[in-house]
Amino acid sequence: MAKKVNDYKEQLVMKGLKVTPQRLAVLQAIDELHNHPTVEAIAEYVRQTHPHVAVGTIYKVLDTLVEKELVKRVKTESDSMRYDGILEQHHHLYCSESDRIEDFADQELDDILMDYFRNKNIPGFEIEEIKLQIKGHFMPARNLSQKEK
Amino acid sequence: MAKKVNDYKEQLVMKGLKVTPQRLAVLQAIDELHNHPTVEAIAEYVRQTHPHVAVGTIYKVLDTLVEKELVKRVKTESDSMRYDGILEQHHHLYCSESDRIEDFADQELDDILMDYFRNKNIPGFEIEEIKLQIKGHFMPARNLSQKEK
DNA sequence: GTATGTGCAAACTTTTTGCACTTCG
DNA sequence: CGAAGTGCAAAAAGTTTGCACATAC
Repeated sequence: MAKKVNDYKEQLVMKGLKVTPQRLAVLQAIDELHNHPTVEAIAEYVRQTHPHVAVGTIYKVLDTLVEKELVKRVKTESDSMRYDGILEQHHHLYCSESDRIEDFADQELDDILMDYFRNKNIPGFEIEEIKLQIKGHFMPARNLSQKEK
Repeated sequence: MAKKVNDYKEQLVMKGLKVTPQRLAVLQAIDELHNHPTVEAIAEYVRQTHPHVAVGTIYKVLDTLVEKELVKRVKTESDSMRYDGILEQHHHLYCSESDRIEDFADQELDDILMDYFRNKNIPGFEIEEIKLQIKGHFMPARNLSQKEK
C-alpha cells in the first residue's frame, strides 16, 4: 500500500525539483506517518534512516514541498504546524480531547457543498476550496466482536 | 453597535471570573478590532488605553477567556494565533493572497450540514461542531454605484 | 561545472513559566 | 483578608536565516 521511492522521485522531477535523499525521506515520512505529523515527528522519522539530517533542512524541504504543492499544511488551533501528504480533496476530524486529526472524505458531501455555493454567491469573494473542520471526539474504541456487558 | 463595558463585566462575572481592567481591555480589543486579531494587535490596542499591560498578561488573559469560552481561537495556516470574539456559529473565509479572514454565517447552510450529518454517521466519532474553511480570494473592490467602463 | 540543496549554528518570533507583588470581591 | 490576577523577566518552543560546503544533473 505504501508508495514506492520511485513515486516520490517522480513527484519531485515533475515539479522540477532535484531528487535528494532528504526530500525523499521527508516525503516518505509524511506518507508513512499518515497522521498529519508535526515537524518534530517528521524529523524523528527521517533520522531513523538518515541520522544527520538537520532540522533546518526539514523546514526548508517542507517549505519547498508546500510551495510546489506536493504536501499541504494543516490548519490547527495549536502552535505547531502539521503536514498532510494527501492531496485529494478531503476534510478533517479534529479531536477536542487530544491532538488527533483524522481524514474524512465524502463525494456526496462535496457535491452538496458545490451545489450550495454554485447558487449562493459570496459577494466579492471567489471560492477556491472548501474544507470542513469537524470538531468532536473519538469515542472509546469498543471491541465490536465482543458482547457488551 | 459596540458592546458596552458593562456587557464585558457581565460576561466575566457569569463565568466566575474577576473583573479586571486588563480583561475588560482585552475583551474590548477583540470586539472592536473584529478582524480576528493576533496577540500583537490586541496588545497594541490595549496599550492605547492601558500602556503598561504586559504581553505575558495578555497571553494569560486570552488563555482564560478561551478556556471559559468567552473568545475563540481561529485556526490558521500561519504561525501566530488569532482570536475571535463572535461566539455564534459561523464560518471563515480565508484569503489566499493575504492574511485576511472574514466571517460567513448562513443558517441555510448550517441546516444542510446538520441534515447531512444526522444521516451520515462517522463511526467512532461524535461531532460537536462543524466549521467551513472557505479558501479563496477577495476580488478587487469595485465601486458598484458607478458604471463599468 | 553550475545551479540547487544541505548542514550548522545563530537569531528571531511567538508563547509559556515562575515568582513576588497587587487587586478584586 | 485570601484567593485570584498581574508584571516582569527569563526561558522554552517553534521557525527562519546566512553562509560555507556538498550534491544532483
